[in-house]
Amino acid sequence: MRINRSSAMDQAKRERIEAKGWKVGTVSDFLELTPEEVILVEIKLALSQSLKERRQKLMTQTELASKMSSSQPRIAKAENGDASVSIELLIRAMLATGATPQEIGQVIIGVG
Amino acid sequence: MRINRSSAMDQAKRERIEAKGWKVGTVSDFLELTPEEVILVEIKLALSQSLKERRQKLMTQTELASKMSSSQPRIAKAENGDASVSIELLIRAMLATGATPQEIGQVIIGVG
DNA sequence: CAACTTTATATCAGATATGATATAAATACG
DNA sequence: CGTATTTATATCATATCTGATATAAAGTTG
Repeated sequence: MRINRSSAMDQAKRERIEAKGWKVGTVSDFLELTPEEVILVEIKLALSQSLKERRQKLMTQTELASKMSSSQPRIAKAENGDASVSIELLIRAMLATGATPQEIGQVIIGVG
Repeated sequence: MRINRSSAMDQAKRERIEAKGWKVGTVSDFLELTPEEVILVEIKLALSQSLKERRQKLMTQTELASKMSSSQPRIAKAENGDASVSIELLIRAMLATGATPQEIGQVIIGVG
């Protein structure tokens, strides 16, 4: 996938990525992210979204937090794609909702 | 997949997992890991191994480290499944070798 | 074998992610 | 409406992960 500043699709993607503090350094310009960094952020956002959908069907943020000895605010951040949340936590949360490696792998594949 | 202490497969898996400092707390007993924790470790080990295979075909640890502004020792740890390496770094390294989300997702699916 | 390249191990100061807590905002619902 | 539940935001001390450095060990090649 090529990064093209002017296309409508990339415009939307850029807005999604920049929404929650996803900036590199001080300047918030899409082109300051390498392609690899963009993919990494997209993976995080995809996991976030999938987590939110799964969790909402099953339990509250507080319940999930206690299942994985985390805190409700951290789950909120995870579901909102906050930049301070690691992939590790996202995957731990997915697993705590009962997600299998298959499902997690599919989410990542869906980024491509 | 069920965890069964006495089966030969789990014996082998346990040894793989415990090899590089993967212990919970002070006691190194397989059963102190929750099923979710086991899966998480397995995901890390699978990424480690895949990274090592990909990297070896393409470049040295030093080259990969410089590509992703990391260090050779950290790449060594990543490839050896050291417990101090985050999934985040493993995925960043995979991407730096040119891996796509498809390939990364497949590795995780392979854990199931 | 020796010189060279590559990988592994040890240490550490700084950066980043963490759970906890307080509380505000939003949502559900009687 | 008001009240209870759920989710979001802010702050913070601590734990974990990080790249850097030094150096040892292993592997390669002449």
